[in-house]
Amino acid sequence: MQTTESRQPEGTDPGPELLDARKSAILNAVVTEYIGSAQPVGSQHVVDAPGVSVSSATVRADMAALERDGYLAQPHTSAGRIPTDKGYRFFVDHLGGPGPLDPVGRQQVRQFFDHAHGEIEEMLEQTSGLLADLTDCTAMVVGPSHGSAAIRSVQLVGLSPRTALLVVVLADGAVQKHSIELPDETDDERLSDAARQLAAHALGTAVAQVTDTAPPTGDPATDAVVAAGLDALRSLGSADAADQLFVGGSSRMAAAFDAVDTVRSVLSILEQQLVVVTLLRDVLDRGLSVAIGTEHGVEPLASCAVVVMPVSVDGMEAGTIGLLGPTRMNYPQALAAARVVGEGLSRRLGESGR
Amino acid sequence: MQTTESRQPEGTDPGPELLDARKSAILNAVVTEYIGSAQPVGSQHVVDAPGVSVSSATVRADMAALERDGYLAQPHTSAGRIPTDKGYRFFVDHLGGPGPLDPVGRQQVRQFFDHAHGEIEEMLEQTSGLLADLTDCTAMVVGPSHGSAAIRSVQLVGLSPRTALLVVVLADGAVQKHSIELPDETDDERLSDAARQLAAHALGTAVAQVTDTAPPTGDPATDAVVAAGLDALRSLGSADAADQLFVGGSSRMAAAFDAVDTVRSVLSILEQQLVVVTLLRDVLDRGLSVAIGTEHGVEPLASCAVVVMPVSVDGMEAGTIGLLGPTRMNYPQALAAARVVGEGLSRRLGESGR
DNA sequence: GGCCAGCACTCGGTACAATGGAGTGCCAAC
DNA sequence: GTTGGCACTCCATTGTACCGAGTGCTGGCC
Repeated sequence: MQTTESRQPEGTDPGPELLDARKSAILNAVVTEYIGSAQPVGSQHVVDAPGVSVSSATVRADMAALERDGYLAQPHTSAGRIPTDKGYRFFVDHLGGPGPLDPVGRQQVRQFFDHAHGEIEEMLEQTSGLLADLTDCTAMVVGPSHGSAAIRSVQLVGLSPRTALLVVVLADGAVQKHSIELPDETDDERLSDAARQLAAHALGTAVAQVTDTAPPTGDPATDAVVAAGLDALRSLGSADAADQLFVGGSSRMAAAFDAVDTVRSVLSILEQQLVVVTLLRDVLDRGLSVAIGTEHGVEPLASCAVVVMPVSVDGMEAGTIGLLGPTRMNYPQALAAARVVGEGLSRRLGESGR
Repeated sequence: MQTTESRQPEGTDPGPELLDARKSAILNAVVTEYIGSAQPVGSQHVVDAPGVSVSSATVRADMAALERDGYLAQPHTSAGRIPTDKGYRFFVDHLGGPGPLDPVGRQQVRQFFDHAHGEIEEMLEQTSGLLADLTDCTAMVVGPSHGSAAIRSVQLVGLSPRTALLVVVLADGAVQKHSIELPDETDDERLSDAARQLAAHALGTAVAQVTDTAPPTGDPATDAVVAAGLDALRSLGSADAADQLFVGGSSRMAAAFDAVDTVRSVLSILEQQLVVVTLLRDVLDRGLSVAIGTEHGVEPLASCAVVVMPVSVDGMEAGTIGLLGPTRMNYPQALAAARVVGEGLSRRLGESGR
């Protein structure tokens, strides 16, 4: 909705934003107010925001300019202004870092990680709940990818004469399994032999790097089992990814929008784990920590914003934290929560990995 | 909303329903129509339903009677009638069994189970998606409880000098793990010893029945590890339950209601896995296959109905299927889908358990 | 006695006009 | 460049009228 005489055509953002101090303050005020009230903001409401010590008339003029430049929009004439995605973007870019979390939330996080127990998956699941509570957004937590963790143990367990289960334990404590159809009836003896063979071949390397063939043992029947095991191993390497996603607080999306249609389409995206993981990965790869509106490519999430935060342990990438909310989400709060929880998670993962 | 002269006080249902054939047909017609249209049903719309060959005036009289008896309700005077929970209950009780699934769905189910592959958890997850697709409801699938499956393998894998992972494989192909803090630095040798000890003690019995003590080995350090392992084993037995729940199609709840508040509260229930599992268990224990409105005790789901279907393998209980929808859900379809999918699942679980 | 055509009545939903108010854009004056 | 003032716009609310779907009732008919 640009007017024709707009100086700065949509999309061709000439690097760092160039808004004078007052316009910037006004934009900030509008965004802040709108985040709180979800109502279009009029010039009067902005007048006594810090950095804006001018009359409403002047504010109006500036707001008109901000609208021309695409930072604000008007639902209709004679209504207040609403931030556009570009407006939110400016706001976020000029926050000056994620700021601190409020003391209550801080306390909550500390308490959580002090008392966190149990297996890693369980903890990640709970972490997503915590994040959702803190931010009133839907939280996504992606656990460490196991692709690069070394194999610590390989075992074959017979379940029936012709099926066995390959159980792989990784150095990071993850356990993966895959069932195997055996070519012939195979006794436990032969399974152990094959497992030993697999272990000798794969122990210490990452699942993703297991090579395709193992040296023959001399016994063709055992070799067949080993081959089946390798197949299974490889399929473990390729699977991965999505099953490490934990989504918490998806009910919050229902509170965020009043159009039930929007809720439905957002929820249905959240059900597609692969899409979610890809989205987070993508945003992260582009070096963003916030993706607003259509900045991420996922159509049905056009009225949402995503906050992402990588989690690393010893410099290694160990997971991702994501927050999903309406574009008018509370960015400072969300960023703060993501940071604090990310740090806690990072510390925690570091400990248990030791 | 009973009038005072109602003959049949709420709640004291005198056994089998006693509605004459026409009233019953009218009630059926109203329910069917309302399920389809979600609009109050007037006497005119019912007039040419099978079993109702009377004029609208007579239908009106009967509808008034049905309302007095609590089967129907009127949103306001001069609107059509809506079924009450009691009305749905009657409808469901007189369906005469779950009827057949439509051919398309049938085909879909067959195809699904023919091509189902991968680990059981993955399959259950996908099954929930299938059910949601078939019924347009939210689907819940509870996997077999591992409490009674025999332990097939016990292993201890060292992750660091003072932590180890207990990995237990059950006869049904499930793998469970629990990390252990070791009292002292322990080498792989001793871990294997301890694992052997644990295996000797626990192999073949169910996790839930592992006794508390193991015979001493003579080596106190090994005994300490064994004790820690037993602790972990026991905690596996008690955990269980909720992590076998798979919920699919929760976005469908957003399409089912137009009050965004209702959606939110229903979704937030779905997030509490324990509540969901308990709910299903509870309904099943009461011998119901459908719980309507407040029949299940969960307040926020008062405007929902739940369809449950036990899944058994060789006569043993092996899981539960659940469908959640608005009280005006399509019961025949839901019941049919639950039955067919339940059968498929049952067959499938039977095969892989062999 | 049960059924039905007819009728008066009810009441939600829609359409429409009037009103109030929040907010805007513009302009002349400082 | 800023500001107070002013005319204007347009949404939201309120009130009124009306339509129509649907009801309950009643008197007559089989």
